[in-house]
Formats: sequence, C-alpha cells, structure tokens
Amino acid sequence: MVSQQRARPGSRTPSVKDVAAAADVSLGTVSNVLNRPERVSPATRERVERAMADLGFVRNESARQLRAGTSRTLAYVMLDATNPFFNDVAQGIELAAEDADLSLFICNSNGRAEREETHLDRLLQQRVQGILITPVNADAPHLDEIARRGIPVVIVDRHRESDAFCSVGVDDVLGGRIAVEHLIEQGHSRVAFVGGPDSIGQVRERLEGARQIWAEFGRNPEDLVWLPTDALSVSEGRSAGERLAGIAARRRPTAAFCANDLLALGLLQQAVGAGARVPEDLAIVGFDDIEFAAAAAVPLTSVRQPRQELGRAAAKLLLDEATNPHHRHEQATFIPELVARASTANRSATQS
Amino acid sequence: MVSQQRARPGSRTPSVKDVAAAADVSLGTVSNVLNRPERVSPATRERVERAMADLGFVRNESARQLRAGTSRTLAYVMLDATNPFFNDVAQGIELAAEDADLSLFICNSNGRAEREETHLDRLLQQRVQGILITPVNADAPHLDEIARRGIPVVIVDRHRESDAFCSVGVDDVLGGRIAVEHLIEQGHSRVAFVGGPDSIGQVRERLEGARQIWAEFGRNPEDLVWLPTDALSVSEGRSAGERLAGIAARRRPTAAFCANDLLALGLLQQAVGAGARVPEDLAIVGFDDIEFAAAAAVPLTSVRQPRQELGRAAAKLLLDEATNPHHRHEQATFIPELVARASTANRSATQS
DNA sequence: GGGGTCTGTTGAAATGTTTCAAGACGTGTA
DNA sequence: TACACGTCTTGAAACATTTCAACAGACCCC
Repeated sequence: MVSQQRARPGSRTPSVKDVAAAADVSLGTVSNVLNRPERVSPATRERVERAMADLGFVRNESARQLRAGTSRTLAYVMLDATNPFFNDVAQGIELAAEDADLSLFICNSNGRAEREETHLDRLLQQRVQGILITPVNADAPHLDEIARRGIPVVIVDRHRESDAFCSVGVDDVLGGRIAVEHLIEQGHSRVAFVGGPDSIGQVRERLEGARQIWAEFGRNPEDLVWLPTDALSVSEGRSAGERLAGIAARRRPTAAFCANDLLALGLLQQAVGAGARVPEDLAIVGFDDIEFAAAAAVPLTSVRQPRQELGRAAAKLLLDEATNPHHRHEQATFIPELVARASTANRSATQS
Repeated sequence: MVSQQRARPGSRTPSVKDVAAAADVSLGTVSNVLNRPERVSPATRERVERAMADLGFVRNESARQLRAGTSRTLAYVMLDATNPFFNDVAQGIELAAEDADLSLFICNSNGRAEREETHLDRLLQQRVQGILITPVNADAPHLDEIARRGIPVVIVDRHRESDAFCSVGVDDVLGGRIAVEHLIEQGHSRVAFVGGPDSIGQVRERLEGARQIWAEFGRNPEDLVWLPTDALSVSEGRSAGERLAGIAARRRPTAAFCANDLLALGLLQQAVGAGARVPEDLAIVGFDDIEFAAAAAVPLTSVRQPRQELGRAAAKLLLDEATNPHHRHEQATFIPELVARASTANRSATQS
C-alpha cells in the first residue's frame, strides 16, 4: 500500500555495538570477527555472524577509514569519458583494482582543467590510496602538490619530463613512425597529419615520429602537411576532412594519418559522404585501435595501443608505490603496433 | 636529488586541531569557518583561513561523514562501460550531480551480476546518498533490500513492474514501432529484428513494438524474422550478419532493425565487408543513436534516446527522493525519435 | 599446587570532524 | 550601576570503528 516505505522510524542502521549486544560479546570481538576471524573461536564467530545477518549489519566505511587511517579505494581521473580508448584503460585499472580488493572511483574531467581540480580536491578529502590520472595539461602543478603529500600518483597515457611520478604510455614517436612508414610502403608520396592542439604531448610526438620517418625515406618535408585540429574528436575529424577536400587535387594528400581514431572516423565519414573512395582516393590511418575502428564500414587501419594493458600496468605501479617502501618511479613504455585494415588496403589490390 | 620525496617523516596531515592551534582559536571556531563562515568575525576567519593555507589543511571526509551522518556522493552502477550510450547517460548524471555539489562515484558491473553485487555492497558501506543503476537483471532483489534500508535507488534505462523505485527510460515499444514503421515506409516487406537475449527487457519491448506496427499494417508475422543474439555487442552484430547472409536470397529480409547501435554497427560492417550495398541490398536501423552511429561510413539510421537527458532526469529524481519528504516514486518515460540517415536512405533516391 | 604457555576475549583509548548548549565580551538602555 | 541583548567563541560530547595491552581460563609439566 505505502509505496515509499522507508526503514522503520526508530531504527538506525545497526552498529557493531548493536551486534555485540545481540551476540552477547564485547565490541572488540565483533571487530575481530570482521578483521581477524581466525582469532575468534568458531562458536563465537558463528554467533556473531548470525547476529550480523539478523540485524542487517553493514560496516560503516567512514568510521573504519577514520580509525584505520587507510582507505580501500583508488581513483582514476579520466580525460574524456566519451572516448572509448579511456574506457578500455579504465577497465584495465578496474581489473587490477579488483585483484587487489580495492574499489575504483572513476571521475571524468572532460578535458576541463577546473573540473579536474575539483575532482582532485575531493579525492584528497576522501584520502584515497592513490590517484591515476590522464591530466588535461601535461604540467598540472596540482599533481606535484599531491605527490608531495605522499599520495601515490601515476600518470596514464602521458609521460612527464621529470621522474617525480610513475607513468605509463606508449612510444608515441615510434607509433608515428610505423603509421607513416606503412603509408609510404603503400606508395603514398603526399600525406596529411591530422591532429591538435599541439599542447597535447601525444600529438606532438606522433607528428614528430611521422616527420622522422618521412625524412629518413628522403621525402620532401613539404609533402607531409599538417592539418591542425582543436580537439581529438569525431567532429573535428569531419572538419579536417572538409579542409582536406578543399585542397587542389594535384596538391592534395592521398593519405591521412590521424592523431587518434575519433579524428580518423570523422575524417572517414566526411570523405565517404563526399563521394571519395577509401582507400583508393584517400587512405586513412588512425591511432589507438578502439573497437569502433574495426567496426567502421571501411575498417580502419590503426596504431594499436595495448589499452587494457596500459590500465593494468598503471594500477600495478600505483599499488607498488603505495605498498613497497623501496619503490622507485618508473616510466613504463609500451610498443605500439600497426593493425592494417581496409582503410589502407594495398593500392594495387582490388576491393571487393 | 631524491626523486621520491615523501612528506617529511614526522608530519601527519594536519587536522582541525592543528589549524586551531596555529590560528590560536578553538576547534569549534575552525569548524565554523568551514561550515558556517558567516558566523565568525572577518578577522578571525581570515586568521583561520591563513592557517589552513599555511598548513595545507585538507578536511578529512571520513570524519566529516562519520559525524555528520551524511555523505556527499552519489553512485552510478553502469551496465557496460564500453557502450558509449551508458557513458553519455553517466555524463548527464555527472552534470546534475555537479549542480547539486555532489561527487559521482561511477562503477561498472560489466554485465556481471556478481560484480554488481560487490559494487552495491561497497556503496552501502560507504553510505552513499543514493544509487543510480542500470541493473544486470530486471528483478535484482538486492535493490529492494537497499531501498528498504531507506537509501534512494533510481533505475536507469529500465522500468520495473513495481512502483517501489523511481525509474527513467524511453518508451521502448514506441521505439520499436517507429523504427519498423520507417522501414515499411521505405518499401520493405521483409524485415529482420536483431537482438537478444530476451531476458533483457528492452529487447523484448522493442521487438514487441515492431510486431505491433507490423500487424497494424496487415503484414504477415512470418515476414518479420527474429535473429536472436547472445549480447548487445558489435561482435554479436557481425555474427548475426553472417546468419542473415546465409538465408536464401528470395527469403532474405531487405532490412534489419537492431536492438541497439552496437549490433547495428557490427551488422553493417559484416554486410559491407561481404560486398552488400547499404541501404540498397540491406537497410539498417539501430537504437540509441550513439555518436558513432552518425560517424559510421554509412551513417546509421537510429532511434534516438535522449541519452544525457536520461541521466539528468534520473539524478533529479534521486535528489528529490533524498531530500523531499513528500517524494513519490515516478517512472519517467521519454519519447524516442527516429533519426534517418543514409543506412535507410529512400530506396528510390540515388546515393551520392 | 605453582608456574608457564596458549587461546579467546575484553574494555578503553584513539581517530578527525560537527554540533550545541553555554560562556565571554561589548554595547545600548533604563 | 544593573540589566538585557547580540555577537562571537568555546569545550565537551558524539559519531562507528579499530587496536592493543591486559586479562581470564584451560591445559600441561614438573
């Protein structure tokens, strides 16, 4: 009848004290059942456990944490929750956290520095055990401040010059190299690099790698044109596509290397929508190898990052820093690898 | 020099007590500065604030929560973090939480009931203010238990028979109707429904809607064929595509309505990869209208759910339940709408 | 029967904050 | 001068848990 029944009026949620009374033991014993069950005799333990079940006891984590001084949660501050890449990273972290019997608190800065700051503030207040973060700005000064407080911080998908933190990431320069090398092998002699803003470290490094290999093959630097974007998003990819289409045909690149897959998908969509054939008229390489890269109707060639593995490794470093007194900071660098698909199919091959 | 400098050995993180000592006021005054600044004189307030800054004081949320009895966080238990739809919902929740000055704790059950249970356990221990959840199973009994404890629970993207909870969702039957009506209008007389398992409420309802409109147009039920899948994922979409291709040409549906966009993208990929033209040989309609639907190289027609709005509305209901003593449970149902794109372009129209 | 050891159990202290009744102090009024 | 009133400030109690030194009792051995 009453559709919004709440807990009975007089009843608080029961505490250890209530359990102790119900099981007719002392407070300390209840706590022992919770934390060191082997120390209490089977008979008492069973009595206490029954009392807990009867009362519907749920341990109060705040009180536990206040007294014990240690929290049971890790946090990951994501850069962009709408980018599947970061969700895969998060999943890797989550798995590692699960193994260590910790909770993972996921926050999303959404690319906004001030939101990132709010999140970090709150995490500090919560006294989380450690923070994993893909920061908005590479030089986020808050992070140093946090590290100085003794809270482990691991930077994900980004590297710092300094060795003040652990970090995990992929060799972005190498990633840029293999992407463009692949395009060169496919016979392209005029290539676009799509990406930006260049405040983002990855963008700079991937471009750097592209330029390196381009030079090593003795190509003219002017034939590697950079189409800058304001963000690494699908819509920016589309707009880059329009700019690309605007270039006179004889000067237009026949291939594009995009700084991530979202850009590549946008570019692909724009190109196909405008009637271009992919890869015949325009070959496209993305970066990250998110699931949607393979699922695109013209499956996207991409530089794969070990997404989940990245998260897992980051979490491991964090846990080491949190528990191992001899911990030394470490920059874990993974090797990216090219996954060739239809969007760059060999130009001589016919497409079904 | 020392690359892993920690906080100075003897120093704990400072407490209100330390601040009080430094500012030469009582403990209570520091607390007032924190919670009712208007009650303390400007001079003292300034002194206390200076002391906080000097000491690098960070309020201990556990202690606050223990004493105040109320937490400042909401939680969302996601069903599948790799599905962009749920991330958009989460973003809507996050925005509403931000407005209410609450933190959002995001967990991911990943479709596993036991993981969901662990998360809920922990959330109970944390005494979160309320829980938003897209449950793995519609009848999750834990939820009743939690509600009975007086903790507000809102079900997201799913409806319950009972009115024991608030919930938000879209009219899935209507969604199925408009999707199939669109295909009928496009001249299709044999249509496939791709989706499963049918333990999922949305799948059942979307199919139900499809069948309703099919019947209302006087079509033969046998011409609406159901291709069941084991999950709502891209790879299941691909495999459904293979089964579809296996049907003899004269009996094969010319259009498919997929229970969500991931399935639709998988199906699209498989079809195009196998040489079929979309929409000429196979028209495809998805559901959710995730960003990647529009970005697919053959942009996907989809039934749009107001993704972010769904999250926002859910959070509002939760906050109402948490704060308004006269709260009544409410099932908010949004109206889905068809977004027509190239994957079902009018059959008579030529494709650019 | 005294001493030692081992196993379980206890009770009090401690954690960092908020709240609240009560106190201090100053100002204005009779 | 006494009193009332306002404005700030204070100190102690309370929140739910964990920890730890101390203790009770059982058992064994000489």
